[in-house]
Amino acid sequence: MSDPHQHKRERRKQDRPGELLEAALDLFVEKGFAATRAEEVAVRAGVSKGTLFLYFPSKEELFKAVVMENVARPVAQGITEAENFTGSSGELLTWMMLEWWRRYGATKASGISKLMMSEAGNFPELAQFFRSNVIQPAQSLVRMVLQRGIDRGDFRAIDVDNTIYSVMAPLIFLVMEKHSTGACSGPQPSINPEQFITHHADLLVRGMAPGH
Amino acid sequence: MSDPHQHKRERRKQDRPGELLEAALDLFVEKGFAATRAEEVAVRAGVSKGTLFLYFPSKEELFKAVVMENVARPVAQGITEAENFTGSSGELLTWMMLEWWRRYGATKASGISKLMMSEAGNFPELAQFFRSNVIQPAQSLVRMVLQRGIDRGDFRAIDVDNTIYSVMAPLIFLVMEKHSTGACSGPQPSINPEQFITHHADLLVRGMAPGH
Amino acid sequence: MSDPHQHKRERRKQDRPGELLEAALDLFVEKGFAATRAEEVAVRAGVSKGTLFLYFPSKEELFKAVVMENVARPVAQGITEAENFTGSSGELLTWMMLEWWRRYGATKASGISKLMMSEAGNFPELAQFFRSNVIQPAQSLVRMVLQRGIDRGDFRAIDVDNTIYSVMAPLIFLVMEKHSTGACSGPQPSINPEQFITHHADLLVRGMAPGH
Amino acid sequence: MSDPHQHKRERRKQDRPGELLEAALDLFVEKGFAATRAEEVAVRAGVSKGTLFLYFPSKEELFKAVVMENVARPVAQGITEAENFTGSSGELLTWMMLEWWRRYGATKASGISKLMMSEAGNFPELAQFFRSNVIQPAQSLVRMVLQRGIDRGDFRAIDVDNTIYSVMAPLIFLVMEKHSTGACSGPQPSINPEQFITHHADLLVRGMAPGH
DNA sequence: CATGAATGAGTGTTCATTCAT
DNA sequence: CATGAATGAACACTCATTCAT
Repeated sequence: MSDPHQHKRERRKQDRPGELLEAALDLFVEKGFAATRAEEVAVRAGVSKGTLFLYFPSKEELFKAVVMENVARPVAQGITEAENFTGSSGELLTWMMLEWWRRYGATKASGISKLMMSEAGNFPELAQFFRSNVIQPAQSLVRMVLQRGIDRGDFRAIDVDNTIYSVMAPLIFLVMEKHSTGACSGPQPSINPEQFITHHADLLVRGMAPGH
Repeated sequence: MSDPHQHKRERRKQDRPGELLEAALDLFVEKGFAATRAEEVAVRAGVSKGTLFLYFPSKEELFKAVVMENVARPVAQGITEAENFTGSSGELLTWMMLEWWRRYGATKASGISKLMMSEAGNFPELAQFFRSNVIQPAQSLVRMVLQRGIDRGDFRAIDVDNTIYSVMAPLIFLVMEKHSTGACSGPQPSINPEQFITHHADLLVRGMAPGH
Repeated sequence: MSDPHQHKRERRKQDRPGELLEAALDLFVEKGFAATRAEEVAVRAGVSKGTLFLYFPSKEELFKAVVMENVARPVAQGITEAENFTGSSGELLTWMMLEWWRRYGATKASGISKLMMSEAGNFPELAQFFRSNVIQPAQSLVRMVLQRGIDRGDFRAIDVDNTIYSVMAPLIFLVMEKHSTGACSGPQPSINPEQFITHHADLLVRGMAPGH
Repeated sequence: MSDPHQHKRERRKQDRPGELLEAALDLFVEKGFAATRAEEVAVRAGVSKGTLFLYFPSKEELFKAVVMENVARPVAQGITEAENFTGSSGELLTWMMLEWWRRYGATKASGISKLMMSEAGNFPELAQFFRSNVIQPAQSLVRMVLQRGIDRGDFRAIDVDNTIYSVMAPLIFLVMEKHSTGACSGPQPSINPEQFITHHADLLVRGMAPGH
């Protein structure tokens, strides 16, 4: 790190875990845990099968590392942006849901969430970690926005705890859809995610409107 | 049927499919489709591996039978009941969502839905089967209820297609919650599903209310 | 047997072994020993799987019985006919080869010979039996015809022992062809057996012609 | 090759395919294609089951490789040698038939041909492969020789297509004899293959002689 | 005698993991 | 450190054989 004269080879060595994690992320998201072969990960990372097991003692540990590495990242950003928002709470809610989809749901990274839900049963520690570091912060963010709406008089005094799920459920649903049945391109009319989010947010905002 | 003196062999034969289906449901829900071994199903049903294949020609067909028995059946039932409902469409919608949860979502069988979302990518034929026999009928049912609301003047002329997902997403969400992260019993305050459904239905019905 | 009043049921019982052997012959010829399933034989014979094992203690014993039953039959006939033949020995040879093909080679029964050659390694006793009861009598017949030709001056004093094989080999070849690769209907130009036999016999007769 | 210090691992790796092919040839010939278990081949070659599939993607491909190595190769060789032959066509035919027997028919490898005739019906793809890579080239070779004889005036203008079978049938017959009924060593007077071939070739050449 | 439900050993193939080089 | 050859447990499915009825 502090020596600028280190060999290129050595620099590569330090990057190995990162390259492996990246390759593993791609493949786990694309094919699931069981269907991803260890050798495939190694090949995509440009190393041999043996090397993979040099850095990660087993496929399970590799999976855990992938989730740990990718799961915490995109949480905090949304919070500060929401705090600086200066419009109606309905607009904020709609904007937030759409942005979440654009920045996260629509990207490869959302595959991690799908992965977590799919494999939670087999990796309870991960599930716990995911809950603490992703789900609960996200819930806090939504709670903040709903409370802002109530405080500003944009919303009725709705049941905040349950409404949080009314906000999050469709987003989770879209992610699952995108990464599971939605993947099977068939002739069925697929959802248009942004349109659906807009529609759902509108329904919620109307449903939370004060004055009834 | 009317002969109490039927042979023990025959009595068992008639029971086999049911016993196998039950064992298969348990194991598929517990471990997923791919990770459930055919022999394990047989053993849990108290028979040998060969016997399983005497009644179901393949693991995939066994799974389909489990789906038909446990998932498609409740949907079909819901349809006839919805057709005979005589109240406001808001009441119907709420009742339907709650009933779906009580009869299906809250039961072991809902694990099949979770499983399908997790493994759909790796078993396209099963995914297609599930889509045809479960998802599409369910969507039709919801569409019917929403259209009824519009026709009766209970609802605005809302965008039916997207609203279908606003109705289904929270139910899917509850199922995922129950079978993945929610399965890790921690000290976290869990959702109360019936309360949430009631709340969400109320939000939707208000959001769809005519006259605005 | 001596009681004409026996029940139809009982008469059937006595026929069972024969019916099973017939069904087994068909299937063994059609699909080979390994690929023929015991149940299929039973079904074709109109009985249950269990019944088959009541009459034959194993699939191997069934096979042996099939061969024993069918193998000895069509040998003796040719001999008497050859003895009464009143033409040139070349005509006799050609006629005999063609008749053998028409009466035996072209029929289902020739499948037995193919079967024997294919499975001889697994059933040495059968192979020995086949050799004694089929091959050697047939060789004697051919020897007789060749000797007649030499005695009458129709043929040179050829090496009879080896010429026997020159006569039989193409017939065996046709049987193998018919029951193995020939079975795979492809676009390849197949042999016309009678034409080939006529041609081969002509070559042999010319090759054995005296006076060179 | 030129480096005597290559690793033991690598040296073994290069030898693996050959060792496996040899083991496979032995077992296929001894027990047939279907009855030979993949693991048995591996064990006889001194490796584990998994290793076999490292070198050959399936049992069928292993078999095809055995065919190419042991059966197709001699045929190809014969073609070039026949092209360079400078004697009468009768001598060429006799020489070719004898050489075929010495180099192939008399060896273990000829068991492959016997095996193919026995199992062709159950493995159509293998049969097709054998037909394309062995039978048709062999027929072409014989056709070439016969045509050469006609062109040079060594033979009459015989029916080439049928004569091909007159040439090949006794060779096939010898192979079947060697690997089936002939395998059961009994006191019976066996054929002397080379003597028979010489005799048969002589008969054919005489039968094809021009001028009658 | 006859049935057919039940059995379980057997087989080709995959893949996470190890370890000699 | 890195490699990749080798391993062997695992798994869905088949079918000859048994035996309770």
